[in-house]
Amino acid sequence: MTQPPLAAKAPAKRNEATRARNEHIILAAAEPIFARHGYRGASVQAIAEAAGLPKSNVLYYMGSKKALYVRLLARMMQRWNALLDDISVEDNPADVITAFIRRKMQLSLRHPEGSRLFAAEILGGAPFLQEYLRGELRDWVESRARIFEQWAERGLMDPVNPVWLIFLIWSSTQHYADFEAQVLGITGKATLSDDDIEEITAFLTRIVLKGCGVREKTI
Amino acid sequence: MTQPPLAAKAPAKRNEATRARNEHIILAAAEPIFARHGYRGASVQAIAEAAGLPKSNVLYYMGSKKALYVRLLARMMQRWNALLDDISVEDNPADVITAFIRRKMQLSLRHPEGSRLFAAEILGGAPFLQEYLRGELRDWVESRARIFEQWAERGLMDPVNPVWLIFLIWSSTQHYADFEAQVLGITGKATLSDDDIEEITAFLTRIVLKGCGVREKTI
DNA sequence: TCACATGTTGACCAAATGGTCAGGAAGATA
DNA sequence: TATCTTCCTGACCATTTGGTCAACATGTGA
Repeated sequence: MTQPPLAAKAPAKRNEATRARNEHIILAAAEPIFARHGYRGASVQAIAEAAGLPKSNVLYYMGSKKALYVRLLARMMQRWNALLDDISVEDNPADVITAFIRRKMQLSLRHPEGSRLFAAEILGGAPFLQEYLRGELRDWVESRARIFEQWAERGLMDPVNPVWLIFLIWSSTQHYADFEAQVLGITGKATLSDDDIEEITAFLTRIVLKGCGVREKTI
Repeated sequence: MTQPPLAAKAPAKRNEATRARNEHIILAAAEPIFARHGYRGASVQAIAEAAGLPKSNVLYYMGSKKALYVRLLARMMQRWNALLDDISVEDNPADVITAFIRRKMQLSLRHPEGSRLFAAEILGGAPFLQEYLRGELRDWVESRARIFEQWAERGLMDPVNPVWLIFLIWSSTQHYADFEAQVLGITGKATLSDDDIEEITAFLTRIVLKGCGVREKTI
């Protein structure tokens, strides 16, 4: 039984900058490696080299390989949650769906490594994300689904299964990050230009809106 | 310089059955492991255990980990190619697209492990499939794309970018195999029933046909 | 029966794996 | 200056990695 320090640790705020900087470097180096090789396939040594730090230093800041991986996943889930904003039955379906597709597309392309990290995790059976999928995310999907159904009841769109619709939007947008290698190989491009992105976004929006029979603004 | 056997090896056909049987066992055991963990993350030891064979025996039949992996990829590409059947401008767009979606969906769900294997390979930057993507598959896409364009010219469907359309069909069908963990987690199901599959297929077909303004049979 | 190819496997190897730890460097507070 | 905390890292460890090999088993054809 060691006596806890009475005065606590007042000078807790110390060299925070160093820690923040190094953690950022490590996370940035680790994300593409986990994305590319999966959890098992990634090695701490490779991450350390990419970060330009000794392996011991990576372990010092992150504790363990697993902790590092979980942290990356959590960061990506945060980004995900940020775009799960609230919508209401009163909103215009066309606007909401358009914005949803656009945001999802931007998320995928702004964080392709994170997107692939997430994909690799799901591909592997989502060992670390079961809880999130069956909890938070599921609730979100259900609530959106109910709104889609209400829109259908009001005749604002066709009565399609809203869950399949959400999956359609997810998969078709995610594809351009996760399957980037395939997309570039087939199109023969080195990268997708901003114009390409814009075109794809417009294409997907158009297909979904028209395909679901979403009425254009009636006002 | 060793003299090559003159009589060649007439009795080459030997215990073929044993080889065929064991190779099949090994391939079946390896596919889900590579799919789940990627190339690097999979271990020969784990594959051997899943196959119920000693590691040495796996190496004996497959030569090396890489050779085993490439063989699995090749097998999956063969399945892929099998559904890339020929279509012509004279065909009915609605029929072709409907059949395409259905077949792609069946492929994904009949071989989910193979589908995930493929996905993991692409996620990792397609190190072993570059050639296939930039060659065979690219040609296939281009030729289909030209037909879609001709259909559009004839007023049989909207003039959408056919490549994006093909990607849309690929991604939205593939999703149910690759992201199975997510789909099941969110829907709360243990597996997707045949009815679910049928419903999803109908949903996707409907959205795509309607979204692209494909005319129903005019005859 | 013999001969020869194929099948089978435990022992073994160098390299890489994730992780620990002792000990020193550096910066802040007093 | 002395003291404390955080930072940093090379040496080290047990385990696992893909792969080799020699020895033996099995089956087939003559």
